[in-house]
Amino acid sequence: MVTFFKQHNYKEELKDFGLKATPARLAVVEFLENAKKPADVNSIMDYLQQKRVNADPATVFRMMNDFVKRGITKQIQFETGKARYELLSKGDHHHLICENCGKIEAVSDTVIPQMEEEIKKEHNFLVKRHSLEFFGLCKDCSLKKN
Amino acid sequence: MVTFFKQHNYKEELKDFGLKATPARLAVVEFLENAKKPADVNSIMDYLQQKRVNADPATVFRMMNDFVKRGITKQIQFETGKARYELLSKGDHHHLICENCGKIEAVSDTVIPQMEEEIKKEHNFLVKRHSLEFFGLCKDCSLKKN
DNA sequence: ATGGTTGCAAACACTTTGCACATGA
DNA sequence: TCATGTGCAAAGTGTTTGCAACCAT
Repeated sequence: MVTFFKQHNYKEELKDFGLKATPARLAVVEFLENAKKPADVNSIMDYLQQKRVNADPATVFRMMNDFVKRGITKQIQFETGKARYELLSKGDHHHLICENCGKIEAVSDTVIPQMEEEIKKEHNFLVKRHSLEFFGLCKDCSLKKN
Repeated sequence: MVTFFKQHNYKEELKDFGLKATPARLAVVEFLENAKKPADVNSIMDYLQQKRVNADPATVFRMMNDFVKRGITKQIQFETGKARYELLSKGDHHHLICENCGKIEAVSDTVIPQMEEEIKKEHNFLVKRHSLEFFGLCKDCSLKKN
């Protein structure tokens, strides 16, 4: 299995997906690669601006839809009414979202695969993807709250 | 522990939550009680119309925010940009969402509580709520797709 | 050269908000 | 009666789309 977007030859990797290596796409992939948490379009726009790569929100939305369709990124929702994106190459893990300070940690996936097995057996339902997020209070905030 | 909205004395139960029993609220609670899957505001509006209970979308949105805040319902997201609501009294379970026909099944929660224990131990993160949904192909659709 | 990509503006869908009026307890 | 709830209209946010111009290959 190939791990994409790990060797920083983004240009080649985009081409492997049949995508032209435009400045905006290169910058977005780089941003996602270094992002510590799933990014929304707003944060992507900010990064592009900071990098002096100009791109329209419409372009970014189109790009992200494209990336999701091609399996470059996955879409995640923490809050309602806003999509976040994460590189699929970052592997399968879930998020701990602190409702107080907004910090996001990752937890590795331990039990979901076997749960999906059970679902196949008991429901004849073929799971293709899942979403699992935990909301609550991070270490620091749960101390403060007492 | 009390199970709310199970004995169909919605009026009393709303009052227990400190809410006035208005026609719209009574109808919405009744709808959610009988709903087989988490309802979006659109489907609620349809039901109200059919029941000849007139209510503005703004009212329903306000109502649902209120219900969530008071722990009557929880908010769920399947698709982006649209919230769905389910009575909390329906218990903890997750959903199997067929990406082909849209059918939604429920699966009981088996492993998440212990996962939350581990998270507390290993990350010092206090989980207050979680979201877990599975997307894929239901029995019928996975047969058709072959 | 040409098809994939983009910017722009407009349109959409969902949701929230302010305010005056209405209604349940 | 009076706080709570509601309708209406307007505004806010995130996202999509049509189309002409543009640019990577």
